[in-house]
Amino acid sequence: MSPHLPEQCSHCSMYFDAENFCAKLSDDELVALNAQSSLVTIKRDEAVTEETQKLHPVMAISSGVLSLQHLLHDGRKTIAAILMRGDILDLRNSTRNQLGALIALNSVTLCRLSPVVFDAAIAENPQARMLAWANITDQTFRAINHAADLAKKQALEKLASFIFEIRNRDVRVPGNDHVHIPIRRRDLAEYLGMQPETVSRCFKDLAGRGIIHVSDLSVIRILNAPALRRISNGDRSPKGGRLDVPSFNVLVADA
Amino acid sequence: MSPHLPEQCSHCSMYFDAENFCAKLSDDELVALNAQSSLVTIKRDEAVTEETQKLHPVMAISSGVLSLQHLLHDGRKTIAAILMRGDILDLRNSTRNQLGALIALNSVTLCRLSPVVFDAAIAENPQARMLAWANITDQTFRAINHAADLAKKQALEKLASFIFEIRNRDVRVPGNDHVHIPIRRRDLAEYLGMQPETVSRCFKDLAGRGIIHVSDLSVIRILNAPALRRISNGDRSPKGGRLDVPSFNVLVADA
DNA sequence: AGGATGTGTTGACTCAGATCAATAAAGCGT
DNA sequence: ACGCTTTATTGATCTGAGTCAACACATCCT
Repeated sequence: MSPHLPEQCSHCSMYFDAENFCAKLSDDELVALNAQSSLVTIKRDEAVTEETQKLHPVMAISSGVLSLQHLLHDGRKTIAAILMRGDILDLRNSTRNQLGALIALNSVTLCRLSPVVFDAAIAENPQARMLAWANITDQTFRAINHAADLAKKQALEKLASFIFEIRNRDVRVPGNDHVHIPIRRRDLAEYLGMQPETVSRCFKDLAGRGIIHVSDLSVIRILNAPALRRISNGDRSPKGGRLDVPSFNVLVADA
Repeated sequence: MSPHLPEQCSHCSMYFDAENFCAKLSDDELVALNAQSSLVTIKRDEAVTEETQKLHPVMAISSGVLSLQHLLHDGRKTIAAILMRGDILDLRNSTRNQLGALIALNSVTLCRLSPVVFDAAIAENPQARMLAWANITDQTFRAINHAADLAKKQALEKLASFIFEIRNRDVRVPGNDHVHIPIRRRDLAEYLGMQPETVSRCFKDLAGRGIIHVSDLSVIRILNAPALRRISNGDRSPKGGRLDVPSFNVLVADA
């Protein structure tokens, strides 16, 4: 490890996860970026301040789960997106869009980057540029897939999709069928556009069918991944009888 | 206009819309990009071929509306996203994500770009880079907002939001309260996660309240923008009585 | 023009999930 | 360990929008 490596970067997943932005920076670039940046920790239910959003419109999630929340006039709340380790957030173009509030769903470590130095690194370092670009396009497709989940899926199907989403986004231990759910039931409900009661009933349903096992509130174990996948793909036939479907959307069997 | 300007670019909105990617390219860059690219027209209900997706994973919408569709096993269909003039689509990172099918909702003109030349332009031209980055982050926020619409809003609220979304994305003539709806009712329903019947009933409802006027299937006129905005923001109180809501989400009054 | 096909609208009925209310179980500070 | 607060679960009821079916328009084709 280089002697130049900034102390706070050495503990940050943006640096030590090989597929994250900071991992691709040279020591000099990292020092330059770090000099204008600052790590901050946000406790659960607290928001990223307006001030941070103005002064540091570019940030990266080092750890924890950050949510983007929308509130309707009569109090209905929605978690429109969840940001996790490695995600880059660039608010510079978000003024026109209704952004909503950035609220931590558990303890979040955020690196507030300097937009100027960030742009410079993007300009000069092709690998870093590619990773940043890949992360943003990934976020776009994730958001689109989430929208698709919300649009037509039933409660049980949405929950099944969520379990896969969380498993795929988390750092994955091969062969481990345990999935860690890093957020509360009510946050999960708000993310999936349903009520906590319904989430509870759906977990119970999946457990009752022997598809998952709910160890405690934050850990479940997938017992029958193919069945869970079928549910998440909207197969409502009682016992695996498959319908004809155009080939473009036959989804990969995984796990 | 430069003598070097490629013929097909001169008719393309990616070039003549000042805020689009190609408008920022130098003549040399444009010629280089154009040499490896090709415009293609896709008729309604036709898909972007697998071959195009493989050979030209980077494309830009010159005109028309392109949809990204998901299909569930039992036949339920969802339009997860709609891409319009000026949007850049980069499929290179989409292999892991379930992309779905790219289907034209009306006649679409697509410019299939060379990834290599596109990357080179991104690397060398800061303005073009910024615009491409801005378009992608914009798409992300749009998708997130769409997800928020789908999560908790009622049918009428979703339709109201859609009217504003379409108006804001379209090229806007100031003072013109007509909104052109470029897609069919059933496509609109699939985008909003509802049934065509419900869309029809909601249009009727809004018209009955004097909030919009439906000229024909593809043109509506907004008669009472504040009321429409209130509905899209989830105000269900009968006559404008406002509830207390945290300041971060009080939305701008527009129009 | 006429028939055929695709698209949008209207009405009657049903159901998945929201809502309300009550209880149980976790967290958390002292 | 205690009490207190927050969060999750369970049960009973209600409703918005889905579903089904019939009809009204458009648009297209020959």
